[in-house]
Amino acid sequence: MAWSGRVALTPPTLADVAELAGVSRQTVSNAVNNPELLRPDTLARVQDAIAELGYSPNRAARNLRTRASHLIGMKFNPAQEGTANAAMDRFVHTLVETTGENGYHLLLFAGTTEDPVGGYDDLLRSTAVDAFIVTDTYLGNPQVAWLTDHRAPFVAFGRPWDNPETSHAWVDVDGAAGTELATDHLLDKGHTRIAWIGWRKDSFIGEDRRAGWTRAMHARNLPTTGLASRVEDTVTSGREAAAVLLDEAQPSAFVCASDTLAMGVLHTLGDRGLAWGPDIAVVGFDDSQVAQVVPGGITSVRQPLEQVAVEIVKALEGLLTTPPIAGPGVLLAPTLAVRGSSG
Amino acid sequence: MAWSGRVALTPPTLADVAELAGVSRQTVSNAVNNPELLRPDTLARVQDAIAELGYSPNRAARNLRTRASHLIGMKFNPAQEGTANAAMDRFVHTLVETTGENGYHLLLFAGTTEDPVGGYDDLLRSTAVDAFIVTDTYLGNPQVAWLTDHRAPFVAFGRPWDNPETSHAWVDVDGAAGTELATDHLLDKGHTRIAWIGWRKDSFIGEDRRAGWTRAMHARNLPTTGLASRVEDTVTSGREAAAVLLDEAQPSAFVCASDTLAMGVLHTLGDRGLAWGPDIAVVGFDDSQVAQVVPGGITSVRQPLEQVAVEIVKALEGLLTTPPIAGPGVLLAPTLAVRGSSG
DNA sequence: CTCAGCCGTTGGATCGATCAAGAGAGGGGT
DNA sequence: ACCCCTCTCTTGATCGATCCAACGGCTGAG
Repeated sequence: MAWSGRVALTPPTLADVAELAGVSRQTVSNAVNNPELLRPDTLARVQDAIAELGYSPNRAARNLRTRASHLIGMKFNPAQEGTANAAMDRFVHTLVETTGENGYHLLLFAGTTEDPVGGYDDLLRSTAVDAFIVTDTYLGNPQVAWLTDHRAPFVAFGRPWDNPETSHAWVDVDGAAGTELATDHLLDKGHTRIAWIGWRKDSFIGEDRRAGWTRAMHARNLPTTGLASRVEDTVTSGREAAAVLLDEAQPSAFVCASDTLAMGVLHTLGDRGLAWGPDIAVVGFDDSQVAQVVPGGITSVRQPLEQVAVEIVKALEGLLTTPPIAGPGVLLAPTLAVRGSSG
Repeated sequence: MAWSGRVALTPPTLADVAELAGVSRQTVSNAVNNPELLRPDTLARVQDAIAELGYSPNRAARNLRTRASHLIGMKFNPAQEGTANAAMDRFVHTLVETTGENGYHLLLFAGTTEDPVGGYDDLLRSTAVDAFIVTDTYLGNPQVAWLTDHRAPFVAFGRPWDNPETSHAWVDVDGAAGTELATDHLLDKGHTRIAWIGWRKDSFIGEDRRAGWTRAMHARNLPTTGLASRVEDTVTSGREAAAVLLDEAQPSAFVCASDTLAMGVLHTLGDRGLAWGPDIAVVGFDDSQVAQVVPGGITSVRQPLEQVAVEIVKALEGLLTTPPIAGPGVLLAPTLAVRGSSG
């Protein structure tokens, strides 16, 4: 910090430290990167000089020489307005913390809809980032294939649904295990007619979550036919689906693919003067802020996003060491946050 | 992109382009940075070569030479669990987009509680970022003073409450105008006993928002005494404050400093079998996802976060040009998102 | 006393772009 | 014909850290 008080605004360089400590540049470099190569007294002298000048290696110079930026690129996808899905926040926070602990920083960039790989291409070609984290691995997303083609190191949050043979690193949450947890919770409470409100059939994630519900129901020999609905992920869709199901199938509980849909169910219950919890149980997915603050609270499946972030950084570390260690995918188990909406 | 198909994984350099185009390195550099210096036919020839090789300037090398990283650092502060405040998401998204359009990228870093300026210090000393965006400008935050001391360019989201004489660039939202808008909206609906639930007195932001409520009330010669409460920003605090106010002051409407507090009011109304909207009106602040999806919806003051982001980037551009153009602060007006909770 | 062996240290070259200065061609004025 | 100026492009040096090969001093064996 000493230098900041000076008039000149140029930070000290390695050469400045070397001069002050009475050693050569390489010795200072070793003191920073390979301290074990120095005699203890020399090391101490250099470290004193570093502290006195407030020296910190110039990133650009280091990046240029080592051909690594120590930056991880991630496309920032905002949550949609009018939904309850703001999981990104919790995830990004842990990601920032974890990458920071490992000497990396997170670089955010935006994507345009007409050119989904544009941002990736620029950053890769200008060697601005060492690797990417890909978060939107929905069906038909060309990014994973593009990155693989261009030999860009990356870790995906999400399984390679469409092609299980692809060998890239990934971390995901077992959605089916989550909904199974939710359904079992309701079954244990005595419910037998448990309805499902999920997403359209072309969503792999949606079908995965739905599978957890059917698995739990069938494990207790309970029927699922007529009890399921597949809609868009909006509050109004959830509301309408709940109304139809209540009329036609008389369920006593709902398991939903998202908190947004669960919120829709609450709307319908409110319309009909039914209390969520005592009258009809509802479970959502994502443990969003909405689930946490709504009167009574919504029981919801909570993804271990902190753990996901840690695993992603671990996988990145593996990829960026030489030679790259490509571990298999990692599948993490969610938990259930129980609140008033399930009794 | 051509190079990516090759065996060697090294991207083409400026020298490669120069050789292919039959010109010198400097000419290629000019073609990229100062095209007007070249004869049209030479420019075209160089651009063809650039396209053929898929050349993109190496960031590290450019950064080293120009002493600029084209990165903007921002500490990522996650929303608290159990609150409704997830404004960060919308803000960050526009920020990423806007910085990207201006040739910058956003670098996120984490802060530790015991060393609030640690992250800033590292990035600044290693010349990893050109400037900072500071978002948590609450009272007693040492970052602004520290950055000023160290002559680090930065723009703050938030006014310099504690010291109006400081001359750094800032962008803020006129919170008082927002609550005044909210209060006027309720007054126009015929309410006269409008209560305020806000934050503790040491919060400048909270006092600012409160001032909008008093201003609107006094403008119509309505009393405010006994109608205000100052609590922590949690749902339970809002709930308790609403209960006390209902018992002691019989308000017909509430204006709250946050959606979290508004949500607390809804809890109390639910407890007492009162309908929000028809019986008691409620207005929140932030237009969070919670306000948007709760049954009926919560009327809420919406901060123009997209506009804030744009203004911040504009201010950054001014700071980073030579000589720095330090414009005055920018104060933006919020809007009111009207929903069921206010009628 | 000499020499191999080892450790810590040294100067020089390097990464890839930009800055600074200069060279060569062409044009107009005197 | 001469000079000077402008326009266009080229050459060498530079940013700051790291890699590389070699060098000096010390120890211990012969």
